[in-house]
Amino acid sequence: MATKIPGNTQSILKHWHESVPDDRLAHLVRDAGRAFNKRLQVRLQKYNVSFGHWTFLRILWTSDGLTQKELSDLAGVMEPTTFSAIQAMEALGYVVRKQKPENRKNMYVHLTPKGKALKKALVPLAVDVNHVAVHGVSQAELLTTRKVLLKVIENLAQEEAQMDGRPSAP
Amino acid sequence: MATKIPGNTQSILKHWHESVPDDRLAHLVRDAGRAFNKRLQVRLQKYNVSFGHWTFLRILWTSDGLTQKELSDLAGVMEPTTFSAIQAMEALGYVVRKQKPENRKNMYVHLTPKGKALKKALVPLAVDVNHVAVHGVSQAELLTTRKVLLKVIENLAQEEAQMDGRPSAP
DNA sequence: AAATTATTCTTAGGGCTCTAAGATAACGGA
DNA sequence: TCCGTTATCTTAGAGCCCTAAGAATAATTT
Repeated sequence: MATKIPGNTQSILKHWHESVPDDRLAHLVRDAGRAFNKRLQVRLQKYNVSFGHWTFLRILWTSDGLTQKELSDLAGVMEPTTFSAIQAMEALGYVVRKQKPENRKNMYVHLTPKGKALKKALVPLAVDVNHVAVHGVSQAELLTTRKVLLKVIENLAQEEAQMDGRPSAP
Repeated sequence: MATKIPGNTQSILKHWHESVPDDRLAHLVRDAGRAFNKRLQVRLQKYNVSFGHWTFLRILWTSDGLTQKELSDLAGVMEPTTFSAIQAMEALGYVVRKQKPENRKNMYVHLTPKGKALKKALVPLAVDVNHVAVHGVSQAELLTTRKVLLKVIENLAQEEAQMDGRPSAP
């Protein structure tokens, strides 16, 4: 455990003060996302929680007892990813997987007290990263940014819904 | 080659119309980044170019003949990542790696005609994704969003420069 | 000039996420 | 009711990116 943190936010910064290509929003978003991840990871590291585990913990803190399939959908990852993450988290004692007699196909994932307890320690870390990130940004600008990002996600999701699953023909 | 595209932008969308936690900017940025990546990947797929390769091609189109170290810095990845990507791209005939007599340590990466030719086909794909993404967003909002994202990247990079490399002591 | 230090490339191995395919259980129509 | 279809979990294997460490070369110090 306690792996080191990826890349180097410094060098990411560097090239943003130079080139300004025509697909810069995508790049800005990607780079900002990577920076967010890194800063959160260094914080989580001290608690021996990986970024992947945090993703699922975060969901479970809000809605405990979901199935792996439901977790996958909410986290936006495929089932095998959830499977191995939850398996690892069970080994760490953060969650327990249970089956119900009514449905022996679904695996219901429940937080252990240990898993629940992490919330108090970890949520402030994420809030802190956000706080650092938006320093010097006005509320109005933030509001606009959130609105635009949501719109971008919607636009791209819509395209996926329409375009996917056909090589070329109209 | 021609691997399928990750996750599912639809399900990513879903939870954004419900919960609104206090670290939502980070999440919006991350999810938008993933959506951007996916939409670009489906486009690149038709040209048998992976997202990782596109990252390096994009840099090389602008500045051919960089060393692997320089490429790593610009791409924001570690040297081994660059190494294996460039190795694969050399096998595909997109780049050639050369050494200079003055410096036999550095490996200079040069585009082949084939690698250069991809630019005409691939750059429009990235531009198109951006175009789809910002549909219905005003220029002013876009400007603000870019400004905010750049500020966020700077804030987080600054924290990295200050805080990293010490477990806890002040 | 020789020895030490730093840089760059490379190798080895691990984590996370994906696709593909298998196993098992639930569902639904004939 | 039975059988085929569908859904969920699981296994297997590949790709990308990382860290750690090794090798070769360049730069620096003494």
